[in-house]
Amino acid sequence: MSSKIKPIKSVSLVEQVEQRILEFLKENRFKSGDSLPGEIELAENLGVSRNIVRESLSRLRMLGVVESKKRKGMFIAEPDILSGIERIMDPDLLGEEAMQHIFELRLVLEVGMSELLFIRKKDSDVNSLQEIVDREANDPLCKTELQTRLAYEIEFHSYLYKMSGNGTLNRFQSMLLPVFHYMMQQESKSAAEPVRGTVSHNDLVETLRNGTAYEFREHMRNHLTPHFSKLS
Amino acid sequence: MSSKIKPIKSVSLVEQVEQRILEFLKENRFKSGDSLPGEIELAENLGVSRNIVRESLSRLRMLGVVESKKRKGMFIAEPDILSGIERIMDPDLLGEEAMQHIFELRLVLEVGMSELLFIRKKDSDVNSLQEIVDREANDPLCKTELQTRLAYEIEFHSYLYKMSGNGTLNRFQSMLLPVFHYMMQQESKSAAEPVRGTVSHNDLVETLRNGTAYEFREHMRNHLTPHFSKLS
DNA sequence: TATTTAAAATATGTCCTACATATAAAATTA
DNA sequence: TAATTTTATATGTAGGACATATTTTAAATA
Repeated sequence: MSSKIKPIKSVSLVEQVEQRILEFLKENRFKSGDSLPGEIELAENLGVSRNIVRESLSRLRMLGVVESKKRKGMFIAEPDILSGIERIMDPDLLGEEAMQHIFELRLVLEVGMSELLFIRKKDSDVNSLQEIVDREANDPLCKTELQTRLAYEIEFHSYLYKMSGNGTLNRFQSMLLPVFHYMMQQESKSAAEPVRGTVSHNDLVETLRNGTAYEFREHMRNHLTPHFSKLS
Repeated sequence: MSSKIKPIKSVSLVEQVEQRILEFLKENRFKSGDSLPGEIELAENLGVSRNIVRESLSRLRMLGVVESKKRKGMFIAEPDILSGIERIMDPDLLGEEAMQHIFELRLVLEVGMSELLFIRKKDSDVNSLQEIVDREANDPLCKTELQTRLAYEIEFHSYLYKMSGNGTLNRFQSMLLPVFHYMMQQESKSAAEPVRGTVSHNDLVETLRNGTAYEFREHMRNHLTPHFSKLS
């Protein structure tokens, strides 16, 4: 009858303390480098044991919000947005739905990235890309070995992220690699033949060299067609 | 002379244990719902105190990798990719560089998202968007109040993420909101006049209704021109 | 016997105390 | 004064104790 009775919020003390500390930091405009109250002081003021405070701080340390040195105490650091994600980005840990979301995210990023690439590309970058493509073209294993093709595929696209000049974006993509790898192997298993887009890596480099951001965007979209066509 | 002497890796026990447990879970192919060894057993097998194990598990709990119930013990859950990010996505905590990266990320996402939108858009979605646009057009405050304009801007773009049909993407954007808000206020402070793109929200809705993914992508790129033009 | 009620067992949650360790700061010595 | 040693202090680690919730088991009641 009352199947959706209110679940009393029994958040653990650790979680509460974690939130309180974060609030405390935000409200008081703590800046990178500022030093925090010690663990015992925090524990006393919060009315909990030092253990609880330590677990909370351990979480914040993991996120890069705080750092701590032996005698000096703790101080604020600039948190790393990706440090949390980094630990769990693994096909063995993530669920199917999350994997699908991430794979789609990759497609979105690579199509949308074009503008950044044209703002920040350097000639040396384009040459490096060309070198990758040439190496791929001359590698006899590419014809037979799926793993080899995958490796070149990943190397090429990874370099694009690096070229974006957005460090967060670049690191993010490197974390996604295991997921890409997994998903693309799944794809090549299910699909009988590896459908290839009409735009090759070589075409993309050429566009990057002499084309426009607009053209590159559409070429990339085309290059990724095999993946997009599997969405629903 | 030897200014870059190798810093001996003195990772804390907690961090080591955290890694070991994660490895353990991956290698043994733990699936969602499987139960974990108890804290004391883990502590004994790892040769550390229960405190250390608890701090490590607390981190994993935060990431959603494990859940725990009072007498039942701990079991595997599907980790939430975003739970780590969620806590620190705040202009008061993040550094300038991270904020810039995130802002760029938003631009990349919205341009690249077009394909997903056209695969998953429903008529009701387009109508909802239209409703937002109409409300914006008829709101007299829009002319004078920056905050009001910002609110509509955010409401409109947020709805696009929801339409993408990618829950992770959608949640991600909702976390980015505070950062957007901050960055756009910064923009409107610095720039004397708020440069507007030639493509309006209304145009975007029209394209979504009768256009193609390709057109929408370019219109969105155009709509975001004021932001892109500030990049370097 | 079947059903309800009460007790016991157990794994996590919280608290406490003690000690180890590293290091900044103070005191000592050359 | 400068180099050295000592001391003080905040985090890091350990281990024990009890609280709490919930499953399982046993007991009691109809």
